[in-house]
Amino acid sequence: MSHFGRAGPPDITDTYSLLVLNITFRTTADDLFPLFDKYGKVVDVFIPRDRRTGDSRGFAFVRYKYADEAQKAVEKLDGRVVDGREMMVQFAKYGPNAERIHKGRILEPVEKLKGGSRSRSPRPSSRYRDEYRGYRRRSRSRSRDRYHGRRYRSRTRSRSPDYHKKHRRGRYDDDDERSPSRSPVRSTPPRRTPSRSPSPKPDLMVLRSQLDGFFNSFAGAYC
DNA sequence: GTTGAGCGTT
Repeated sequence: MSHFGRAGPPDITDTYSLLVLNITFRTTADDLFPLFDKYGKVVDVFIPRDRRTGDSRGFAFVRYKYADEAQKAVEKLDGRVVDGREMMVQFAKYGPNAERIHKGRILEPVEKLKGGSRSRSPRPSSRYRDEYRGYRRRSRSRSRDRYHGRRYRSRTRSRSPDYHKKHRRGRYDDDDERSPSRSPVRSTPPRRTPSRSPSPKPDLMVLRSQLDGFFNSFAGAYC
């Protein structure tokens, strides 16, 4: 988030985006803004965060108003040590909606491809698929997965394998982990075999126990 | 509380 607006991105037209990599997970936009503002007019500083935890994902976007200032910031701040880490500053190659970007500047927003058409853009589907897959791939850091895997393993040692299925976090927390091929609406309920009832009836259980007792006495008499 | 290649929010 930035100081310039809490309701999403501000004016992204005619701005030059820098991608700032390798920053600390504790580094905030407040830390970055004075650094970058020294070299020009900074329009926005944005640090993508994890949707669930709200933690920083370890990189940032800094938008400049003018290209030469952005270029200067790249030269001056690339490799600068901030909070003990060397951050990498470079021009962004993709826009907020995966637009192609040249020198950090959005070339052609997708909406401009069709002149004022109210209908949907003819080809966001494949782009969205790639974007989704990309997001899945970098949704979490690998080592973080490893960490959670270790925790899960230590807990599953004393639990049954389907413990997580019953104790999974409820509703939307695993949004980014479900399959993209899943239909949003479930028109038909999952088919269930009608011949098998999920739990035996009480009298059947009594009958079964009686049968077991009979079998045991029978077996005990002959063995 | 942990992490470390990469491209983005109401």
